[in-house]
Amino acid sequence: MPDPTGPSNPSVKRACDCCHKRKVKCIGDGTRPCKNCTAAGLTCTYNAIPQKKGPKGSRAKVISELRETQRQSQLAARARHGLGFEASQYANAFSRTPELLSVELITSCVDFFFAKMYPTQPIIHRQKVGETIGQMDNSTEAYCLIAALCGYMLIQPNLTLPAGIIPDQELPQSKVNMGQTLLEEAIRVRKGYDYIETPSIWSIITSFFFFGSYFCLDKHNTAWFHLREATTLAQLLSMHEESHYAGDAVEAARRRRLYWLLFITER
DNA sequence: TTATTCGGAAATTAAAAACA
DNA sequence: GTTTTTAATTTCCGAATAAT
Repeated sequence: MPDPTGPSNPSVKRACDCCHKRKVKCIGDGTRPCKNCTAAGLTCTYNAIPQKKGPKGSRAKVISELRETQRQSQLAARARHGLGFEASQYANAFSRTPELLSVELITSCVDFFFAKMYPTQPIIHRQKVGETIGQMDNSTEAYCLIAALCGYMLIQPNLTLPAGIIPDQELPQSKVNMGQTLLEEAIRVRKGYDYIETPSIWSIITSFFFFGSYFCLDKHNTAWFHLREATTLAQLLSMHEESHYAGDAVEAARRRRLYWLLFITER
């Protein structure tokens, strides 16, 4: 429809519902019915509730996310081109922070897990956890599983630790902060290992611990993301097929419990 | 030919960040 | 406090298409 008012005319402060839908200039300057509706024989209404304009949330967050994404992809590209110095920096992005996990901290957290969490989450055997701890030094997956387990336990409100295990232990928030640090460490270090292409039972349990942790921290979107991740990894390991459970009967029973726990939690 | 649709540019608006 | 920057929404231009 040609616009008799011309292109230089300022925009009307509010277009009626029909003109908005039709994407045409609402002629009549707020009068009801507007000229377009009159010409088309339409009921001219202003029922639509306008949305709030302008940015939502923190802009800095969006920008920093974009910067981080670009930084990561640049580092990855340089690493692929074999630039020695940059490549080593890229590797450092996933390197461990050894001072975070002391033997005492691991022991306390594992004890707490088997005392308080195991009854509702019987997904790992105590002996297997011991073996996993033993393999932490030469297995990224083992390290991430233990870091995730400790992080998960540290954010539990009723966990008590022997004195001097973590910095500023007497402060009320220190355990939760330390827990979050460990979760971030596990997620960061795990990125340096291709657990998606070559998943193991450790990968699934680690993702499940991330789910539990972020759920406790009220980060529900992140939590559901990790639960879905755990379920997908279980699918990749064919845990939905009976053939997966051949062999060691005790281990098979534990794996079944893990699979069903994932299945039920996702409902 | 005239009428209608709709992709997307431009204008508008509001919130966050920067500045004084 | 004010100004600037940024991001979200709204208006509606105008090319493409449909109807007559």
